[in-house]
Amino acid sequence: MKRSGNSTISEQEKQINKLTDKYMERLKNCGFRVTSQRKTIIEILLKNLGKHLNVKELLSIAQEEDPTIGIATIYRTVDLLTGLGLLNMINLEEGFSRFEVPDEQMHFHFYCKSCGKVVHLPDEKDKTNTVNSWAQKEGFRLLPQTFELAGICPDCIAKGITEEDFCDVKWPICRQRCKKQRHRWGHES
Amino acid sequence: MKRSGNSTISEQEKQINKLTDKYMERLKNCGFRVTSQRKTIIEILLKNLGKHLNVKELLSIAQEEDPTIGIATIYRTVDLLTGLGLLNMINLEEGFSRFEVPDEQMHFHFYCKSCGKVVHLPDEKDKTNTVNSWAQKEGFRLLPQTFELAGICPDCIAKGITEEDFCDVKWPICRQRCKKQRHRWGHES
DNA sequence: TTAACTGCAAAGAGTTTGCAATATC
DNA sequence: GATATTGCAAACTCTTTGCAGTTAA
Repeated sequence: MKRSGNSTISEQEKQINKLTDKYMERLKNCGFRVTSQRKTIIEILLKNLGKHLNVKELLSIAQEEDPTIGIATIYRTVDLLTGLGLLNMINLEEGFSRFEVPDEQMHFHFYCKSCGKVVHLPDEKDKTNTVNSWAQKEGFRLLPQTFELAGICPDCIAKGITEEDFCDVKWPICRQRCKKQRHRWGHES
Repeated sequence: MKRSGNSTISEQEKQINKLTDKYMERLKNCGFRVTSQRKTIIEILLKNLGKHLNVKELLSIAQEEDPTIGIATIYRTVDLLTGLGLLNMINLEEGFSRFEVPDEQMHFHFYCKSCGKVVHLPDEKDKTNTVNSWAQKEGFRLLPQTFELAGICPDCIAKGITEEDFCDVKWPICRQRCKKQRHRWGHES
């Protein structure tokens, strides 16, 4: 599973290597050093576009490649990349952060407060333009980022869950009534 | 400073009491108990509309009224209110949460990544409609919530700070280069 | 009276940091 | 060679939780 049967590297791998180099060059230009750890972490992020990895996941994948890598390095690297605008921090109210390599446009996640499902909204380019125009009107310039829209998904709506029902639903919306369920939500897309 | 010179309660105070009662009734209807601590916390939230209090701040204000109130009660109460949809959680990537009483529409904060300023965008009703239409198109129903748009404010733009400059700005965008500044950003609005 | 709620203190989880060793420039 | 970076472990901060006592219904 580590590589395709074909021993030559695929187009996709080439693309990732190229992008990784671009990131490393950006770091260098900013006065930071190019280290194998940083390269590993950036490669993982690029290989997992759309996966929204958290620090634990990043660490565990990174350690497959380099077992000596420490969690502090992961934190310091995502902190650095986020600070430089090369990485978006995602907050899903889980008690920790996830990270996503941004492209030139913004991203719009929808996540269901009832079942925890997370999906990307379509036409992100149009939506990006809209949000940018809001900011521009006030003189603000927006940075690439990811927005989290919280609500109820079609499946849960179909199950009869509504905003007005919140008091009766209790689970899992009211955490106090069902503490055990809090961290069981899977995370996809 | 505790009350106006006039010893009768003001219209505003009446309004807050009325709203507090409404909240307490909502709790009761949902099967939760009406306690003095919950009442105190809700009152504080209603008196500080637009302030985006965090747990520490809530605790300190609550203890002026009731010195025995504990931080666990604050956490449990905001958790409960948030779960019931009576309170919005706000994440500004500070390492902790802030809270805001939502009205029927959504809120749009802009915060400057360079200086930390936070402001509300205008025409929130229109923007709410727009975002709602995005969700509706996919069959999602959005809940009242607060969005955080990160970028660069006019003042910082005027200072010559741009997205492309991030590498050169270093402060306070790149935390690693200026750790001491991290938690110095004031929070207004 | 009974079950929900509170305060406390301890535990948990995520994140940050000081420092000696190491790697980059 | 100078200094940025790393790994480790300890420290820190925010948040949650078990429990005994208290309070609302």
